[in-house]
Amino acid sequence: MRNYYHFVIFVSIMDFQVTFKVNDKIYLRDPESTEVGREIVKNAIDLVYELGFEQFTFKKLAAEIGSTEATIYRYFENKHRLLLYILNWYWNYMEFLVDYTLTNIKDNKERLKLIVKLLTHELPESTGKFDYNKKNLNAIVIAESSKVYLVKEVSEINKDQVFKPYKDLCAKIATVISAYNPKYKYPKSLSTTLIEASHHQQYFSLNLPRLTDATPKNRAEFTGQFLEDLLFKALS
Amino acid sequence: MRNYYHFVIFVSIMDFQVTFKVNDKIYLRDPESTEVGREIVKNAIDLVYELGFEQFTFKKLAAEIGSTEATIYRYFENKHRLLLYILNWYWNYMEFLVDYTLTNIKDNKERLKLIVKLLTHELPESTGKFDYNKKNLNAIVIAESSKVYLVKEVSEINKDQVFKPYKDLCAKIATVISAYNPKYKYPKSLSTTLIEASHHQQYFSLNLPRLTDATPKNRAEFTGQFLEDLLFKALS
DNA sequence: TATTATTGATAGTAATACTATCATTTATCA
DNA sequence: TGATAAATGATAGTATTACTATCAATAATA
Repeated sequence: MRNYYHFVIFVSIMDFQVTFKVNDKIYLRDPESTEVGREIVKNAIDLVYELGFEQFTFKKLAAEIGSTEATIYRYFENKHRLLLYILNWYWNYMEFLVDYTLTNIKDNKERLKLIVKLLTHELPESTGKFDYNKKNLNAIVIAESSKVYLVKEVSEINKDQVFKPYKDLCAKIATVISAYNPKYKYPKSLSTTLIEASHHQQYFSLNLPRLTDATPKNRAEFTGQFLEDLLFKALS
Repeated sequence: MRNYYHFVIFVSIMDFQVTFKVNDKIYLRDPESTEVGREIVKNAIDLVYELGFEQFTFKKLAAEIGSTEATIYRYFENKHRLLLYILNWYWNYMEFLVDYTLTNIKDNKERLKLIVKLLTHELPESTGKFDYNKKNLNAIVIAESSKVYLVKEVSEINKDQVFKPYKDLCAKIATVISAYNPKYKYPKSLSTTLIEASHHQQYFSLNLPRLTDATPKNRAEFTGQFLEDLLFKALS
């Protein structure tokens, strides 16, 4: 029954028009402010999913939306910034989902279980036409997200606070961890380990299955169980 | 005293001439077989460290070793393969270190502790002139290793068994995990989580410290403690 | 010493990652 | 509504990257 209950929560989210203001240092022109801008982001998600970040170019994206490179460069300095934009959106959305899902849930164990579920399962798909493809977004988060910070210039770009949504999400989860077990010494490290391990385990189960105990079919469910087990034992 | 003991082990390793045969599908011409080849790999490690993998090019590497792009292309198809070569070497070396370090250690708890130490601390520096710079190699593993498998063509390149050393290392650690607690359900996932978390936590502590509970100064020691705590609680 | 393998030098190509210009279209607001 | 400004599309151009090809010079080997 609990599963069904969550599903209802997810469905109800779709009825909202959930939007986030992404840090304006990430873009040159706000892509939310125009039709072309929204098309850029929406199609970027699909194209990065299709091609992988390395093969993805602004030229190909321009062709996809029937525009030109020049137009896209007016919105984003380069493709790295565009990926950063997408992930900022995702981290904001995930933090919203955590907040929303934990509303009125008092029990800290239950709160942590819900967090693990959110981190390991696909984002709720919405019906709105101009919404992002959540399946593709989810795949991008799993396969490409670490590429936004595993770059030589990380300290430089970090100055613009572009990783704040990730840090906020991490801090939020760490807070629940500390509420559950105030004596636990590594709440933030455990929090990022949950997030990153969720990506890795799912990626491995899909692409390098000998690196996990999962099978590609049950990857989300398996990863959830593995992380829940790990989390509660760590906090015992 | 135990720390000193490990140090002695490391020193004694340096007296061996440890070499590994890396899967010959990774290179076009074996870089171990010639002086130029060895210079390519040695200088690649230093240059990837300096520039980051994205800014690293064969042209720059050629300039570094006083050679030309053409020569490097005769050894490696592209820079991705060269990085793969470096990581294969590292994974082989790490597996050797695990084997070597665990020799004659019967107690499974002690064995796991030694593994965590190996995964989180820098590789033993050697004195040989033609050896790789282990500090730089360590930094590359932390910052760049996931880029060898987080690519669209992962399934294609996986067919050449180029990830076998990583899988072998993972399997070896999983074996010790299972020996310590035969009932534990996720030995391989826990193994890769230890490896990947070691990289992430150290990277974060250096570059995005709010994502961990560590400080840049104690990163290896901190990461070791965090992972040891996590590991033994998971297996309790 | 002859043969072969390897390297260095040079050149060239297609694609990438941009920047610049300008005419046209679209939005704003007086 | 018409004038003004902003955004876009079309086109062109540059430096760099990621290669491939050719060939003479050098080094290794038999």
